[in-house]
Amino acid sequence: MSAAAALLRSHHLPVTAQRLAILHAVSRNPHATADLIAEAVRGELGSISRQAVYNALGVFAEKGLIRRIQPSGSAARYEDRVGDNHHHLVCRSCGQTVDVDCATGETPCLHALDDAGYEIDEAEVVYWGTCPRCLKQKK
Amino acid sequence: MSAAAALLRSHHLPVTAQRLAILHAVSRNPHATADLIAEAVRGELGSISRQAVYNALGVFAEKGLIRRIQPSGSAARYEDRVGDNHHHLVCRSCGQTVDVDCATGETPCLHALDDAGYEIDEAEVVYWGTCPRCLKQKK
DNA sequence: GGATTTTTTTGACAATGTCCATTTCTTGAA
DNA sequence: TTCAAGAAATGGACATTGTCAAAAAAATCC
Repeated sequence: MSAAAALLRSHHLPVTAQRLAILHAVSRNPHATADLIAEAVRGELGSISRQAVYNALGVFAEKGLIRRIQPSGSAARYEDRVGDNHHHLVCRSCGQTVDVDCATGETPCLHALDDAGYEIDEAEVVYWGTCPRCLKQKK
Repeated sequence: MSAAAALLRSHHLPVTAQRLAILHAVSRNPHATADLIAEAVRGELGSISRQAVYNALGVFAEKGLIRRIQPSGSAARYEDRVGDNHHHLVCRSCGQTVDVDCATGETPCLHALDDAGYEIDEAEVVYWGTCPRCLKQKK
């Protein structure tokens, strides 16, 4: 039994070919959108429905197997790297996303000063800019 | 001449009834979506096209007259409050958004440790949670 | 193996934006 | 004041991203 299958089982999730392929695709394509993941899975399985991709990604994100990040103006992206504290750097023109560690240490900005009665469960930091390739194209 | 008109002129933007109404609507409806703003403008002008709203909001945001924030799973929202350093607290279930000041001081998390060659122009912090009203409904 | 539960598929639908061509308006200058 | 040029607004089509619901298929548990 593969490690991925074991991971699913440990979260009481039925193991299916689609889910294994989706996990695999997320792992091999960091910061991919649902659409890109569907494409990758099609390369592996032949076909998959859009809904299966959304279902699986939703469940995985909910269980903490993967992390969903939703930069402005772009579709949601998914990544393998969970459980640590890192943020993202997103290119405004092409949407390319890379991981960055935060400048201010271990748990930066994780607590708002005034929570306005909210129950806060996550702080998301996104750096916006232009990636090297797009910078070059502009000039 | 109104202050809003002067503001537009100072940015070399032609002054139109639609733009004035949009500025007004953004100012009176903090964190409103494009759709809500269109509604507000219709209350003032009678009608406006969707495209005019998107155009104006886009230009205003680009020029720094307003700020655009794009929480996950919700449409983009716009606000009047620019030039200061504040973040947002977004309810996962109803999308309600409130301003928060950051816990770590003046310019928190504004510089990534490793910029990966990117030219960074903004750092966006979003706190995710559940608002008091939705908390109550759950129970 | 067989029943039950969950997932996957398929198709329709909704929300948020964008693109394009045409019309209308604003601006700046004669 | 009026005119020409440029910019913005309109209206309609379209793309993307995601959700909903019902039926078919597959996985799990006993």
